[in-house]
Amino acid sequence: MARPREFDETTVLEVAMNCFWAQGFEQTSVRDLAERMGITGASLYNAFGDKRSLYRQAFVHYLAQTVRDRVARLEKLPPALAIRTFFDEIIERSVDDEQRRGCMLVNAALELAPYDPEFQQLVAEEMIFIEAFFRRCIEAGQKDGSIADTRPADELAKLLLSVLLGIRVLARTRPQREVLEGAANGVLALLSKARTPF
Amino acid sequence: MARPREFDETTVLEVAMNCFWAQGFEQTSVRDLAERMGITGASLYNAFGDKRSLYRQAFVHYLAQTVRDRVARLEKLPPALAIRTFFDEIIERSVDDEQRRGCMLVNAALELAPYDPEFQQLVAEEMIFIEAFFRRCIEAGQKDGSIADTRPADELAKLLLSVLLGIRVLARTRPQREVLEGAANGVLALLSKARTPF
DNA sequence: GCCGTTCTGGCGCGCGTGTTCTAAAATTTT
DNA sequence: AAAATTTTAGAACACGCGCGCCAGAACGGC
Repeated sequence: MARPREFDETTVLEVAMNCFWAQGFEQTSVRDLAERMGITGASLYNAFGDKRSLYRQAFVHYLAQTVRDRVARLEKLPPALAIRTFFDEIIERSVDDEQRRGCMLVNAALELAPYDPEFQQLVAEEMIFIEAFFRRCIEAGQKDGSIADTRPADELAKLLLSVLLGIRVLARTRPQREVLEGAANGVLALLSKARTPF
Repeated sequence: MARPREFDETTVLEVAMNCFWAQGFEQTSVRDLAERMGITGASLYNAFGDKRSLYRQAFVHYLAQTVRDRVARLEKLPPALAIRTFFDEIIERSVDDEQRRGCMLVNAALELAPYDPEFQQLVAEEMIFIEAFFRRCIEAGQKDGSIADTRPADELAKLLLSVLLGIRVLARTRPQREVLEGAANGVLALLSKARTPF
């Protein structure tokens, strides 16, 4: 057909993702984005549509690259270890997060979702996806005896999701490892049938 | 002296608080604020300083009116009941929150704190205050036998704080009572020594 | 080699923002 | 009553925003 793009769409989309992740939607201007992505405004609009559409694509890319990938990777582990590793990785990420960007899913849940139905849907779906992963782990753990079965699995899954989100919020102002690990160790110990840390 | 104010400062500060609470800092314009508060921009600047200063005053007012008041009120209850009631009230607030404003402390933690040291300090202090309240309840409950003592109190306090923050995030996109109560019931049941709901 | 299409660069529009200024109105003190 | 001081009202300023427009450059199909 005609003249091809001079940039790699995935590469620049990841740059945009990092901008939105670190600064949020409103605080990131289209001029900022274009400069950081190494393209001009017109190219940006040609390739990704308007600012909101670019954010959506960056957000979906983030979810695929972090949440979906992590769940797929941990799903193969024994259930109790999968949950333990999930929280360990999140804590590691949070402690190493010098820019204090936090979790883009949580950020979107608070900045965009309240007034944008499409993002509300996206965020809700992703949270349900994480909750379902926890539930599968808990059900399997209750079967193999590694997780206490004094409470129903779907209740405990909601609890784990809450603790996860809470840790992500906590990390924005108190990113000390002891704080985040305190919360994670607490719930994991209570979940453990053996009453010893996972 | 001279001409007195035509408006009550506390009243209009509460109006500003509700604006910031519902729409966040960036999404609320000074013109919006002035109109909703029933005063002009000049009066606003005279009485409260610039926009950021007004937000700070509204935020402090929020903390005093919600967090501090709740803790003082519940501190008199038996420890296990105090924790149970705390979560019940938060869930009630979240379910009734038709505007989806969430918790202003969490909102500030994500919107302002990451790049504003003063708000980071304010938010961190308040979270430590809530954590300390939980710790006092848990220590008392472990003494009177109503709360399991298999884990140290300060770890469980961090866990409760995380669940609280997580519920506040969850409620922004999934404000169904069953979801929020699932998380709360889960952690409270695990905390209970008797293995029955609080 | 040329045409049609697409991408590139940059300017500019219209608007909304936080903030400030000026002048008039109102109230206490002298 | 007059002076002094503070609050009002509203216009105005400078700036940054998302977005669109337009000329030219670069490429594929004939």
